[in-house]
Amino acid sequence: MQKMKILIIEDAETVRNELKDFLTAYGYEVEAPDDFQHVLSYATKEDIHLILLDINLPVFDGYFICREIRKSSQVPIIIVTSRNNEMDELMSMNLGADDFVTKPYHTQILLARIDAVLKRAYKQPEALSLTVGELKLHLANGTISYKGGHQELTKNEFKILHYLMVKKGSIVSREELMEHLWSSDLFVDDNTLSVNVTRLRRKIESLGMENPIETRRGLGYILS
Amino acid sequence: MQKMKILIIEDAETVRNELKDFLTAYGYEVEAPDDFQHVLSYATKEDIHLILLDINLPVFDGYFICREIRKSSQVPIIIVTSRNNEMDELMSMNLGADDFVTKPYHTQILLARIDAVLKRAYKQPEALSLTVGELKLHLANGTISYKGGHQELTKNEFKILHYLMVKKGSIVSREELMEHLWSSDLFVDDNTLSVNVTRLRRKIESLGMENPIETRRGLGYILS
DNA sequence: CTGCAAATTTACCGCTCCTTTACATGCGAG
DNA sequence: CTCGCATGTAAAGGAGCGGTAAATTTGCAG
Repeated sequence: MQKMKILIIEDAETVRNELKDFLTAYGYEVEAPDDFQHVLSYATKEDIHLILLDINLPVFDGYFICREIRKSSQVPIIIVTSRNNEMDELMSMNLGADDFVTKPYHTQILLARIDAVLKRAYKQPEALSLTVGELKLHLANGTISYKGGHQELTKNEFKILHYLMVKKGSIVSREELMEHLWSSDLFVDDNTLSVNVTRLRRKIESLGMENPIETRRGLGYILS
Repeated sequence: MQKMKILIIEDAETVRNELKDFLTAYGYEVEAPDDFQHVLSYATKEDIHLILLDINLPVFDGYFICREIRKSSQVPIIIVTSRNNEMDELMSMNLGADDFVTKPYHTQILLARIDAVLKRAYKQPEALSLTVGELKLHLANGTISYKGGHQELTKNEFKILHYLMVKKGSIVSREELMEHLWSSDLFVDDNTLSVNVTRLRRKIESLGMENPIETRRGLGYILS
């Protein structure tokens, strides 16, 4: 399995660093930012595979953050809580969280939970690649292949194709894609998306496949 | 979502029956056999969607059963355990179980876990659609289908049909539709609506269906 | 039947949305 | 530093959506 990247959202610096060291030691890549303003932009990054979310945060409530993440991403979330009552458990489950851990926890249990959730989320034998027709997108190294040929994708091309593949069969509005590619506080011309789509189409066509990214004028793009 | 069938593997008859009644009340189909010799044949049945497995069984250990099931099936398994130590949690996770619940548990928590696991395992691409007669409007990709044929709709056509379908059976005035299609500050000729309705009718008829959009002269349109 | 308003239909074409090419910038590897 | 690649911007081109106008049809009232 590819190297998994975990995002830690936790306000206590000591806990954060301990966790980071611990998980790094066990072979995970870890992001542990200390600014909670921009935590959401971290969370929706492509390369985050799991989020460890402390529910007990200052400023934004962890519940709020969880919901916000779920609006735009299905990345697995494990909620860490010190509130040890059932309501929390229930609410956590309804928030779209994948699991939760109650403090204090044994580190080995945390590891087991993480493993389990990751396995669940990314286990499908072909979870390492998505397909449209005979076109394969390899998640591990960001390449596409078609009938023997292959091409490397840039970050943007990957994000676009990945998102469209996940939503295969549904129209994805340009707006939605824009939000997925660029944090909303960054102002990027709408045309830039078009350019990136063109570049992606070029690469796919260079493999001999006819363009699978359909444009629905005024609505968005759709992969079929 | 279809009706889900849960298999309970539990030795204590009272618990078994309580669980069965409880889950049945919440809309699940439940199998709760009392013979543990043949539990494995139950477990691998096609129509079992989830297994609730008590780890603390006589004769066969629950661990053994879990492993056996996993040899031949990927059906989701939730392990129920009263042993409240870490080893159990760890081992359960490594058995291929999808989740576990520690006794004593609150029934609402059990429900939440079951829901979560089922949702993960059987989430479908949700073919959300509205219908009139045999005509289907697919919300995800903005197409209509009728007896195997498909047609793509433009933005306006989609809006019109969608609105009429939502209000199926009642008359929708032209003014109401106009407001729904164009922001009121934009002045669009009344005739434009007629043209768009015509275009929509064309596409529906091209699928071999007779026009379902009835005009009530002086009142509006109605879908029947 | 006649007249008129409402709705349909056809044809046209402008304008928005999207594509595409070319160029500028900037960052990372060596 | 310098080269190369990724990526954003600018500008020109194109295609089809969809609005307009005019002709035609439908339906209702007197």
